[in-house]
Amino acid sequence: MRIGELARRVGVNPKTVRYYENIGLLASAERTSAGYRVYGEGDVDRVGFIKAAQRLGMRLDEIAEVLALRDADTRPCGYVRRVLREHVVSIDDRIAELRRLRTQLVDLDARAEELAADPDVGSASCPLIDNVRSHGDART
Amino acid sequence: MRIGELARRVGVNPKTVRYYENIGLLASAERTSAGYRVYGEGDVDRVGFIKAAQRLGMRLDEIAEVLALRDADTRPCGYVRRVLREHVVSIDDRIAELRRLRTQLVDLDARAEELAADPDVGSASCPLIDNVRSHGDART
DNA sequence: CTGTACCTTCCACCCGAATGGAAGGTACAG
DNA sequence: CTGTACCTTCCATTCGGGTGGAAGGTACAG
Repeated sequence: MRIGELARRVGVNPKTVRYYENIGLLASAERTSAGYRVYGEGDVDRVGFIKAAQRLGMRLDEIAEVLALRDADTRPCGYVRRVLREHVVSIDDRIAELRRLRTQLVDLDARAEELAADPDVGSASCPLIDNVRSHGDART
Repeated sequence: MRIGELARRVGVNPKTVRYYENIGLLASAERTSAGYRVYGEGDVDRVGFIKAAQRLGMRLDEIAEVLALRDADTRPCGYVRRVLREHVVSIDDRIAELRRLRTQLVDLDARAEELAADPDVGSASCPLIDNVRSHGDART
C-alpha cells in the first residue's frame, strides 16, 4: 500500500509517516519506480505501536529504543535488556499513579452525588462551566 | 511562602508557577505589599496535582477541567459530572493500554532471555545501541 | 488527452508547555 | 549601606511533535 492508505489505516497524517521516516523511527520505505513509498502490514503495525506508546506518554526517542529492541533479531545485549526493564518499571509506576488519580476522581464524583441528592437544588446553572470556559478554550 | 519555596517544594521552576497563574490554572496569588506572590499549603497541593496529572499524559486544559471540579464546593451540575466520568473512563482506557504495552515489553524481555541463554554468543557487542544512538540523541 | 486524487521534496510555520534573560525592585545578613 | 538571593514584568526562545503549502510528478478513469 502507499503512504495515504497506511496513514488512513492508522489514523495519522501521511506527513507524520514521512516525519517518522525522517527521524529514523521507520526504515526508509521501498519505492515504486515512480518514487512512491510502499508499505506492508508490518508498517501498519509499527506505526500503530508508535501511536499507542505515545498515547501513554512515551516520547518518540523512548519509543525508538523499544522499537530498536523489537527489531533486534540479533542477541540482545545487557544494555538493551536494562532499558526494557526500566520501561516496564516506569509503566508500573504510571499505572499506580493513574489508579491514584482515578480514585480522586471517583471520590469527587461521589461528593457530587451527595450534593446532587440535596433536594432544594436543581442541576440547572453551573458557575463551573463559565469558570472552565473562560480560561483556555474548551476543546469539546 | 513565596514562589521560590513553592516551586522548590513541588519540584518545578518558579516560572512554571507564574505560567500556570497566567493561563488560569492557579488563581492570582495574594501579594505582599512589595508585590511578591504568597502561597499556602493548598497551592503546594494544587501544583503537585497538576504535575501528577500531567505525568499521566493529561493536557493542561484537561487538568483545568478537573481542577475546576475540585474547586466546586457549589453543587456540581450534570455537565460537570459527565466530564468527570469521561475522565475516569479515559483513565481506565489508559490503564488497559499500559497493561498491553507492558505485556509486549515483558514478552520482548522473555525473548531476550532465550537468546541470551544461547551459549555461543556473549553479550559483548550490540548493534542496536548504535542503531538507537544514531537517530535522535539518546537522552541517557 | 484531461481531470483529480495521490504522490514527491523542501521549507516554513504551528501548538503546548515551558524557560531564558534583561531590567529593575526588595529582604535581610553582616 | 552593600551584597546577594530572591522577587517583579515583559518579551523572546526552546523543544517535541507535527502540519501547511508550494511546486511539481504520477496513476488511472472517462
